[in-house]
Amino acid sequence: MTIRVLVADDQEAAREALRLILDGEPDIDVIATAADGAEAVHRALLRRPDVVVMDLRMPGMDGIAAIGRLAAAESAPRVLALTTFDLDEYLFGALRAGAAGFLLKDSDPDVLIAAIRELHQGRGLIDPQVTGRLISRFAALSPRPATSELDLLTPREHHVLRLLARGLSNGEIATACTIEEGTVKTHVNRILTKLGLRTRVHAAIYAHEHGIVTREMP
Amino acid sequence: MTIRVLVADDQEAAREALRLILDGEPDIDVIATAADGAEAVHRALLRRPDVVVMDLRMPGMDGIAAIGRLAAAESAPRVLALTTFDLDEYLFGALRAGAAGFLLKDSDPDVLIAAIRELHQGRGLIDPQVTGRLISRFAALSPRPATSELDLLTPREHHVLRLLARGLSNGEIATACTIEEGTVKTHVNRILTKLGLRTRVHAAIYAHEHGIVTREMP
DNA sequence: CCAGTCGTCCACCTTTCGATAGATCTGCGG
DNA sequence: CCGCAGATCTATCGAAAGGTGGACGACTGG
Repeated sequence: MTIRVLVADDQEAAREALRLILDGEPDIDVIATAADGAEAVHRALLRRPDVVVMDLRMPGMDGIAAIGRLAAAESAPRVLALTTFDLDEYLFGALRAGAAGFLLKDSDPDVLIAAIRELHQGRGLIDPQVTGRLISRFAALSPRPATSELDLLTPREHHVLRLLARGLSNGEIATACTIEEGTVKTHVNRILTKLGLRTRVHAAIYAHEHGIVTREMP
Repeated sequence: MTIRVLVADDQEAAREALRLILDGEPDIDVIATAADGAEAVHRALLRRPDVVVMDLRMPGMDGIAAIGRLAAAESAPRVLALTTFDLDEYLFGALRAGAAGFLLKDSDPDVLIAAIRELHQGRGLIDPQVTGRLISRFAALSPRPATSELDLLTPREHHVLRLLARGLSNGEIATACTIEEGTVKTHVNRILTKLGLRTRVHAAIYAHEHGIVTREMP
């Protein structure tokens, strides 16, 4: 079973080079090409390739926007983002948009071919040259390991903080806990004191940055 | 210049196997081993290896906790997390704690060796088998593509929201903008109306979740 | 030109918040 | 048993925050 590939790159030469490399493989079939993002989306929806090799820097609708469109589609193809320029914005933007793989253009043809096979297997792939930055960014985005002054809070205070961080007023928290509003105020006060904060807004921000809040997925 | 490596694994056999594999390389030198997290941290601080190969599942202080300690240290070594069990918790936990690389134990010795060299070069490395999940999680964690009701806000309102989301009071915002507090209240009100929110706490949360806030690094 | 819209600004009044003081209640060691 | 510490609860009062109405200039299309 051959892997159906669509190649999107604004440069004629690059498209042909990619086609040559990929069509040399028995299990890979380049079924279409595109010269900009809009064309890539259009043809991908029409031809339903398994994998889209997408240059990120293209005129008109750029690669990242195109990836976003494709990712939103039904039976979305696996997208391999390809770029000459190693910019954070490209890397993170492409992954955020829904790319399954990211490669720099100076990679060997073998690597590119292997990457397409990986993607087709359902796996992801990141260029080793940029893996470090992805890891760093990931760590920075992730909630902290709960090693903080949060342990100073009593269970009640912790609960109140959670509700506060969802935007509930003191009165609403009181109702939710079946206690008086005055009591809630005390709890909020102790929370602020213990955490060294000034207002409930700070507390809400603190809670979110420490990953206390269970973000609901609608 | 040889790469100084510390191997941490609770199983004697695994430690010896790793030592054998790694000491076979001319540019790699296993300078110490450890049988649990605490020992790994202690010896790493003492011997200052370039790379720590850390099993994640260990008695006592586990690997992830140990990685956290090491990452907090000065001249922290690069940590390669190793695990038999491919659990999300291990992968994300290790990276969050500060690991520079993540490999499953069924990897070839060659891959392990190559990984250590990659880490020593300052790059990161993720086992291809789990790269896909890292990408998905990353995409889920990343702020949305800024396609929101935020565009409804005037420049002034946008600025006020930024300050509000840092925890400034109306009075402080007024001072910062050299306008009256009453004016700030109007802006806040319009922000709440436009974004469909109820209180400034909601606005602060909203701003953070949409990545408006430039988090300062002190 | 002028009516309408939009952004910015300010003041008044009500509700909510935040700081403070103190009342119960519970668990723990002497 | 007693005292003490900490958690939980309540009440009061000055300070913010939030809702509302309206003024003023700038820009826009008849």
